[in-house]
Amino acid sequence: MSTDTNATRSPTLEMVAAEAGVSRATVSRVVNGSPKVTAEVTAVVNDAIARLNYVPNRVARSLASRRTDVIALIVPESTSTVFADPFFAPVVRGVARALSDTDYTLNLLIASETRPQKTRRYLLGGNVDGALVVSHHAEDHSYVGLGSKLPIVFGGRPINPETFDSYFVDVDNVHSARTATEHLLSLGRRHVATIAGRQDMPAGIDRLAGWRESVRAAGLDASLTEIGDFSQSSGAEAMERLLARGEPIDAVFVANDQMAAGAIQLLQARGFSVPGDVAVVGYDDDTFASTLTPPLTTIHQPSVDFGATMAELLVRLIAGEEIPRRTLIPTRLILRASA
Amino acid sequence: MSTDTNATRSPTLEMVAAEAGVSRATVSRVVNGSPKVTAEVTAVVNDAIARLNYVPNRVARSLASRRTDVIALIVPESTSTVFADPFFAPVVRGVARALSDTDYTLNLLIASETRPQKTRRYLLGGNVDGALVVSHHAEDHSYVGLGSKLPIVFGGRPINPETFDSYFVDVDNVHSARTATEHLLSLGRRHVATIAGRQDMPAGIDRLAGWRESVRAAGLDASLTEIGDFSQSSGAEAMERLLARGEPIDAVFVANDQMAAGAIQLLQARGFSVPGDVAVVGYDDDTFASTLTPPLTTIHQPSVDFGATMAELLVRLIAGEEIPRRTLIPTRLILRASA
DNA sequence: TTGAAAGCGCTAACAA
DNA sequence: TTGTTAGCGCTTTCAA
Repeated sequence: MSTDTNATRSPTLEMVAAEAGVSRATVSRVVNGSPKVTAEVTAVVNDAIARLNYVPNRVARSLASRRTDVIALIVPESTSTVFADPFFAPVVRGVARALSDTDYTLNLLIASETRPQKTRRYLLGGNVDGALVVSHHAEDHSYVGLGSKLPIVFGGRPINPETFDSYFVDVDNVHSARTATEHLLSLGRRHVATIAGRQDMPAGIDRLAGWRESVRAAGLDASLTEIGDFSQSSGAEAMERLLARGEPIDAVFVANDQMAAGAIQLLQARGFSVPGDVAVVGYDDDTFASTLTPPLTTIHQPSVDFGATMAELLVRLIAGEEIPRRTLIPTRLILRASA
Repeated sequence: MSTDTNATRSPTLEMVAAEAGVSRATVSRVVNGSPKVTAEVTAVVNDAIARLNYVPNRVARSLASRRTDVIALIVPESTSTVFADPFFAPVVRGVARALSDTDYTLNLLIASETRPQKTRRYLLGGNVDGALVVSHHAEDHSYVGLGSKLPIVFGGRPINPETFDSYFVDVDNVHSARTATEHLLSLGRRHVATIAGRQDMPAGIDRLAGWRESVRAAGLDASLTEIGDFSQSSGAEAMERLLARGEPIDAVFVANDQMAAGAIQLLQARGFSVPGDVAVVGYDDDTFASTLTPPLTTIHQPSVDFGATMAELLVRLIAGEEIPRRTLIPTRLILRASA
């Protein structure tokens, strides 16, 4: 019927057994590299396998063994649209790299947001041994809760409290923001403002919190804050509002590079020199960061490591090991000319 | 053992049958939407399913039905590194979109090039109903031949003759190059050169062929050709060699935008105006094409359609329909200022 | 319309 | 070390 188009039915383990003159169990052992099979028998079986061009049926194997050797990496469709997202590709690369040393096969699932049940059923239907969920979104309602049915490691801190008992890997946004702010302070700046990101996303919240901690710890004014939406234009607008306050400002920590670019443009348009009058530190180390004028000092996130860490943790989780609920990936400050 | 960490065993179809007081066959029919089940029975079963929170085990279903409802999209690891590749993301999006209307689940497989057997066995092991293979590479040795065992649609013309009896979707490079060249001709240019791409890749070969056809058809000199490697610097170098020939040149068709950017830079550095002295048409419509000076006239490839077409064809192939071995996706010329 | 029963191809006790 | 024998959870004839 549906597969008319295609070739002859694949040889089964049973056929190999017949060809080799042994039992199916023995063939299974050879295929799975069991140590307790004579060298001769192994050779005979391997011969038969080669002759028949046998490839084990993984579906049958899964059903019997209750393992699949497959790990799913789930990307919400909206994220995949933002595929060009500079954060995403390296994460996938990290996952793929970490998994290539194991027997797991990687499955990148583009989760249709219009038909979430499809993905849910796929995950719960025994197709995978575990899942990795990455997203920038604040919450992923669809996957929250699945953690109790399937080993799952989330990438990015879920804002949703329900998810707090799940495993996640995240960049240490608070600490990174402190690093950035403290760098500004170490430059002797005493009027350090911040342009924060959306306050419904962990990245927005945490980076603001980090800035606040540092500024307060230095005994300075922690009211110089404006909120943007991570877009370049919102960065310019926030900078404008900051300036409009009429208070002195000699440094700004901006929650992402896009907004930092906007802020710098506005500062320069208003006649301020960067970093002369106002020093600026961004966040993300986007590809364009080094080409800005002046080149942007910013926080770099090791995205490949991020992906690799997620994968390693999941493998351990599947193996039944204890892993920390929360793993923070360190970042580093990239010093360029803007601060 | 390995899944100690995780929750209770999922309910089986058998448990649903018991709960609903019917046979397993009936439950199976309800789950699969068979028309010949009474409305009452259907209701009772659905109730039981809801109560038990039952999700069918797809592995078991696959084993019994010999279908998986999964389609794999295979990306060689090297391509995934080039994830940022502007061609790739939209193709994936197109595939995902086309599949979201169907019952198929998409599986993006990052194929480890160091362990090709892993992917091969996965595909042949009954995990998927069909596969899509995309790559820029000239040949994909690993998948050639699999087409006889599994429905496969390739993206991009395989250069390898073995693959000629497989199904593939490609951009009509020859025709696109003709369109570009004829545009130059229609502008009244009579000394139309070309900077071709690598001649070990279909895109390089076919775009050169298209240019040649058009130039010859117009009865003009088809010797004004230099080869680059698709990089910007190679474009500049090729342009320089073209100029060094000392023959008149008033237009150039360049096999991709990167090289076109290089060629334009060189032309301007040598005092030629573009398009005044030399008109230039590129290929790819890269994001930067519109920001060049002058904005680049180029060929746009509809990558989303490309992916969607691949997916639709595969679905039909799996369904046993006849599909063309070769499907060409049309492109369009984007007129900007360089020609 | 519903049920009984026989597998799908493999793994994993348990015996031998 | 090897073979025997139950299943894994579901679909699918075939009968009823």
